Amino acid sequence: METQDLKKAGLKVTHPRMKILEILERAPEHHLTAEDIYRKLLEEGEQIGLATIYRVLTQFEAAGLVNRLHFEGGQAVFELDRGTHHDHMVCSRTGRVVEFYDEIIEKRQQEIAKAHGFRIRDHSLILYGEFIDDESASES
Amino acid sequence: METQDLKKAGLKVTHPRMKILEILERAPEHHLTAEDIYRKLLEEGEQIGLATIYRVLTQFEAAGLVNRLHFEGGQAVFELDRGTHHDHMVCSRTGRVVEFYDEIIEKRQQEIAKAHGFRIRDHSLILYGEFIDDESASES
DNA sequence: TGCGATTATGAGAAAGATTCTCAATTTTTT
DNA sequence: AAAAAATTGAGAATCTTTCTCATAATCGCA
Repeated sequence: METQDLKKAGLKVTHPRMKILEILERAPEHHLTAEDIYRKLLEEGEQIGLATIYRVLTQFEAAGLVNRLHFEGGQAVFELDRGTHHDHMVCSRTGRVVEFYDEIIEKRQQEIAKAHGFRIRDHSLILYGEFIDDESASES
Repeated sequence: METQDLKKAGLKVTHPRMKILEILERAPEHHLTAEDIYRKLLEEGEQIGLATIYRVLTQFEAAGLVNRLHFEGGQAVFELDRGTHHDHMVCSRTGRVVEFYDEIIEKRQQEIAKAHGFRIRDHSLILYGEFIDDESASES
């Protein structure tokens, strides 16, 4: 079923592209850097060059298959686009990322944009902080 | 009056720090990359190394004097912290940045965080798109 | 099903942004 | 004004991402 996604996106079905899609689909964290993907592939014996990973991710982004997010730290993270828009909460202690969606915020953004004569193409809302549950998990 | 800011922040009053603060205060754009600051200083005959600029900006950030923002494009931009929090709207055509603040969004963020057991330390909301007024200004 | 044209990949070089190193300079203290 | 402490500048180093180009894989068609 992944091959369909690639074809629909107008991309040829190649081994690297399939494998990268697979990794993104299986990743429990859902948010991976290009390096993360590179290492995960290596662990599975797939020796795919970093350059290819960046290239493919950029193509996936253009095709709407993945989103590129700019968290603090300058390193881009990628997530599979599962069709439903959402924003992010990032735990600075554990790196855990939680997604959320809020109708009220979405609506306000549109209203604010309108008031400023601005047409929103995309937006990024990220909350940085800590999950109180993770409090105990102290790491040296 | 700038020297006060530096002293209050526990930073020694040095020539580069003063000049960088000045540039940030005077910049009509309000949002500058380290390079921008470097070039503006050069134009004024101040030959301050890029390394110093990054170092000082990082110190200013730690002291709460400036904010570092991660727009699309991987290059960090810096703005003077004028005490009032705000979010950003970035025009992808002209690069124009407009600040806004919305009580409702701020409140919702807190509510959402609370519901998730999350303590917000900081947040970043950026709207990407175009200003309709800027529409005519086409650039090849 | 195999060939050829086209497109993708891999490795390393290159580019861009940011940080580090360390000797020389400036600030602050005395 | 001199000594101690902190800061700066220049370039090297690092990190992330993109580019180049020769080799390899994919797809359409015979």
